[in-house]
Amino acid sequence: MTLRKSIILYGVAMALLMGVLKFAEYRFFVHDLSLELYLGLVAVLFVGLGVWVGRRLTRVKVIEPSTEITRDEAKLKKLGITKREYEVLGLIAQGLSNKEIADKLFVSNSTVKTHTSNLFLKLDASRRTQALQRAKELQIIP
Amino acid sequence: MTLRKSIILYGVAMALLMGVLKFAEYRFFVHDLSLELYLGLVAVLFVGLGVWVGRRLTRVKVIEPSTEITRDEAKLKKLGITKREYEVLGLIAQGLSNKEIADKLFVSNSTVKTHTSNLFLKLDASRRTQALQRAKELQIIP
DNA sequence: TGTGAATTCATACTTTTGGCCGATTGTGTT
DNA sequence: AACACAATCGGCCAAAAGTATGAATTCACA
Repeated sequence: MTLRKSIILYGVAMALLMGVLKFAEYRFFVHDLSLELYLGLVAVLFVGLGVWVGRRLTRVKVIEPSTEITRDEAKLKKLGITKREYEVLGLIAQGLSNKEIADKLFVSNSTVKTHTSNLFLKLDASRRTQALQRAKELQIIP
Repeated sequence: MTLRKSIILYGVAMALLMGVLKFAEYRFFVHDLSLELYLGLVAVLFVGLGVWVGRRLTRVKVIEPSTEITRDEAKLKKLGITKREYEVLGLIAQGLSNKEIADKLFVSNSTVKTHTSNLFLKLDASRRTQALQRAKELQIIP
């Protein structure tokens, strides 16, 4: 996709260059415009092209994150973390207390505590802040 | 710094362009090389310049983090967070308990609690997880 | 159909955390 | 010197969080 686009654009650029050259050649016989102007025109055109290519090259880094998202579920299964536990983990990351989490999930405080305890076992943590740190390390939360 | 560099580079580029033009002019009288070759040369040169500029432009995003680091202190002052409090905040983010933080900083548990309490006031939080969330929002911790 | 995992809840207990007081010491500023 | 401020510490109490144990329910799936 990206490669094909690049090739097409390169072709277009080459065609444009040829056009400019032909135009210049034509003008040359007429002895109308100065050479400097042609060169300036070409320069501006290719600076533009260069900027575009440069941006393309650096934009590759932005595409990476999407790969990690798909890996998440695999990581969760490897750690034995269930959906509900992961849900609770997310709410902990948002800074909610057990009570607030319980209210949000329509369960009792006990249930949330059970989930967090299990989370701590699986994440090898003994505090919620530690669990968050571990979860970030394991890249299961942003 | 960056602006000055850009200006210098722009100057160099202009000088280069002038050189190319003079060279082209000279060659023009000799009627040796073709016009297409000059144009091609200029094109290649400015594609290079364009790539460089493009990377500069996109690299702005990469440079931002360092800018934020310098902004960090300004943010901290705006929030009234002291060095010691910020230190404690960092250790909380690493998942340490008050006791562990106290040991690491060679102070008493009371002192750490004082720092965290002040932090909570300044970050408008009432839990350490909430403080972390706020701190991330305010971009004073990664 | 029954088996295991996930989810739910409770109770009791310990540890950690947070809120609210006050107090001392050093440092730099006016 | 007087003052503001950062950093330090302690005590007390209440709330939140974490641990351990046991048990009921639901639900997928073999």
